[in-house]
Amino acid sequence: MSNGYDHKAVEAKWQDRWERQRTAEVDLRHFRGKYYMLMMFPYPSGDRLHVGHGRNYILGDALFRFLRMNGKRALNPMGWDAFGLPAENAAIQRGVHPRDWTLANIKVMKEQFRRWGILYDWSKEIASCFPEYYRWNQWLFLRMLEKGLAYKKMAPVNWCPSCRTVLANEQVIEGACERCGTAVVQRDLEQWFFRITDYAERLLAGLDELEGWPEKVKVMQRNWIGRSEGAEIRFAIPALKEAVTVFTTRPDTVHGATFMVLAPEHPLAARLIAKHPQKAEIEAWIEKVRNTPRIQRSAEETPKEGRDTGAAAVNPATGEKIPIWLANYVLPEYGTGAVMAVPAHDARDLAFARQEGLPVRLVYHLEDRDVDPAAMTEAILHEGVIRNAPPFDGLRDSPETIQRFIDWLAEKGWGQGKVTYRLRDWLISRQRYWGTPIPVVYCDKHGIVPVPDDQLPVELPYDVEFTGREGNPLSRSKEFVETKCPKCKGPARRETDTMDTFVDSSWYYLRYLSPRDANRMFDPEVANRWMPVDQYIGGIEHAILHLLYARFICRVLHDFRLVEAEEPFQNLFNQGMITRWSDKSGRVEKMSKSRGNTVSPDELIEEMGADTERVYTLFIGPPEKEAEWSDEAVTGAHRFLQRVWRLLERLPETPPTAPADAELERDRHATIQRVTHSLQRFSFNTAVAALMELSNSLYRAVEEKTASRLRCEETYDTLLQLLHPMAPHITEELWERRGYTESLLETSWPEHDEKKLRRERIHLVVQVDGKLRDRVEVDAAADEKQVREAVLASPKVKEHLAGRDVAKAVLVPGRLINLVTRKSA
RNA sequence: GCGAAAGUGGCGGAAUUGGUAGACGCGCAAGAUUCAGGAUCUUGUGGUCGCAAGGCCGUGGGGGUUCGAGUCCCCCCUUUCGCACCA
Repeated sequence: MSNGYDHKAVEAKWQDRWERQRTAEVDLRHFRGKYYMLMMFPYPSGDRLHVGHGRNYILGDALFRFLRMNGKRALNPMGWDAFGLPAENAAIQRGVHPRDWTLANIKVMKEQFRRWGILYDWSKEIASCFPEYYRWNQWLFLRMLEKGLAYKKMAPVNWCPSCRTVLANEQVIEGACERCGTAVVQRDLEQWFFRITDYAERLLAGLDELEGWPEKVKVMQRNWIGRSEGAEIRFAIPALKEAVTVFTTRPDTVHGATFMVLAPEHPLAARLIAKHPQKAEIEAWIEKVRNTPRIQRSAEETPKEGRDTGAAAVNPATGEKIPIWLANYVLPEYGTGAVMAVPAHDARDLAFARQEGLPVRLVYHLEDRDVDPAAMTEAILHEGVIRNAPPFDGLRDSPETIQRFIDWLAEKGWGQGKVTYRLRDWLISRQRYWGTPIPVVYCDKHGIVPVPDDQLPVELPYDVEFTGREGNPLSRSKEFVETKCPKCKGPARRETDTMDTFVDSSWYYLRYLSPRDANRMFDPEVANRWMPVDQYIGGIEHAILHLLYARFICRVLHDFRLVEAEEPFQNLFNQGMITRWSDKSGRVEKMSKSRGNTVSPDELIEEMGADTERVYTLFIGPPEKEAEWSDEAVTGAHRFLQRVWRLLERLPETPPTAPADAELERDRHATIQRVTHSLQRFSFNTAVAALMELSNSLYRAVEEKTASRLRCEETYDTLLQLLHPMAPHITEELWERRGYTESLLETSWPEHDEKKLRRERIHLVVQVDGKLRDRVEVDAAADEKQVREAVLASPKVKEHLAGRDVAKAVLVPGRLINLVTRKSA
């Protein structure tokens, strides 16, 4: 039986109205004061909306509407992270141009947002694939090139044979390509980099100021930056009349260095093995190690492999000659690519020493027993006392001891303190078509020549062939490649590498603020008024990559004096994934098309409506946690909305006067307080629960005629207002039917009255020795004496006090009284 | 191995500051309505003993602090996530 709630008609009506109400572009320069910017930058891959069921968009819209009703000037812009691999792969697989494919997906997604009733400010819409946007990527690149923050170098890179492109370390997951899952191999290529390592220290220090970020994300970024303090120590190689420098965090164990290990790629490796009898075998081995994908090489299961160079270095601390080895477990790009091996005090070095029969020498000795270096199976890491290493004998393992060694090494001229980071420079080159062209040309006479600003943008040609053959389609476009040198006008070739799409997303928050500005990247005046972004909502998958790059670029722009903010995002919220049972895999996993466990938003909206989907998505659980989608539980949200709808029809049944008005009024104020507080802390699930309770109370009051018409109507109106951020369509419709002409969004958020929350008589919980025994009704204002009288009069309490005296009574006003007893004398 | 978060009914989950554990919803049960199904409405629903009144037990396990602990402290177990040859 229909109860009159036709969600399809209601939603269509309001979605049309909101679309028509879309005003002309709002000029942000005219606003003064403090504003709120909420943000997302979805990737229009065509699959994205199913993932997590648009949870972040629904959350963002609820927050936006809540802020608006609270009189906050809030901006909810939407743009498209439009470049990227899926579009190009689609072109190859389906013969659609990446641009057409992307624009079609954007259209689909916009339609989806409309059907969810999400209010984006489309006048701020941007898409990174348009020259109006990406020319500023190019402009930024040129400024960074001028400052030495962009540079080109030969580098071993992660190469995905299937996508035929280079991948950043971050895009390699367990040795496989992030996008397609193909095993990644190593190659040496000339690549463009951004010098993010120059900002390592500031990016690390800046994390401490980000109070509005989840601790988890900050920890992940700290680990990624990987700061470690130690020292560089030089070891002489008499045979080569050279020295090799190592980095160590434990300079205090230098006396225990019994051999040295270099990465096979180390620049000195070739000279060290020049006269080795098995030179050819070692060279072949080096080549093998070099070609092992980095991820596989640094996996723990990979066995340690090494070769003795036959050469020796001198341990400066002991004067002893120690052998120099090459081994796969030493990575060329960390530290100096060379380590002093101290097997007695490092687990990896000990394992390698045992494997290869290399000597072990103790620096730190245990006090309670003697350790035989030849037989020890576990390295002594953080205990013991130094012996046989004058002048340090008797010192214990401590930061102070390490500092004394560093001072000593510096004094002797053998080394100095040094801070090293795990963070590498950001490899931005992609050998793909669908991205921002890197704005440089190659001239035989002048080498690398930047494209002058007045020739920007370097536009991506539309007519290229997508064959799937090796190499970048751009490099086969003569029209694009062949150009003139800006300096000598002679023939030159354009760079055909394009930029990583993370460049696009590292500054888009600034472009939102002046999206049509044709003369500059963004308007600094507006940017300084709106930045930093007040609330960023996104998935945890961006914890490192996107969020680190965006912080880096924001700082670069700050250093260019273009924006005051150093940190782009003041508050960050990571919504949890929505999971669902998958028949395909036979377990619960992340919702996605490929896993075949999605709920189609279209079908759900068709059947129950967008408001139901919104309310359920918010009610399913705490938004920061993962949640499992339940098809049955959705009906709970639907039933709730139907009840709210029916309530309007039943309001006329209420009497002009009734006895329990005060009780309903109290509920109304309590709900205002609860919902407001819940929304302020992103606890949408409890906000919905509070509204369900209020609707239940009101339903009961109407049913039993215990509240007056006026009181019920007022409560109902409040219910609609509080529910609006979660279920915008149905609430607007009912609000209009209540006879109001102004939109709910324009009403101001209800405020609760502290006085209305108070009760005259309260139910006080009575405990005897901490156990709940009874509830008594007392005056809210009753003092301890009055409460005690009332409590002692209770038969149940009397029973439990039989044979005992009250030794002490603890009164928590308005809540409970606890009678502590002892045996009667 | 290191780091972080979390363990509450059949299920998803509530419980600002230590103060009535299980709000709200799903599911389930009984009843009402209905030709029937669905929908809707009412009541009940942590375990256990009891005809009942009521008692006892109960927030992963063990200990502690407190008048009072899901919440605070110590130890242990489990799960999830992140990092992992980084010298």
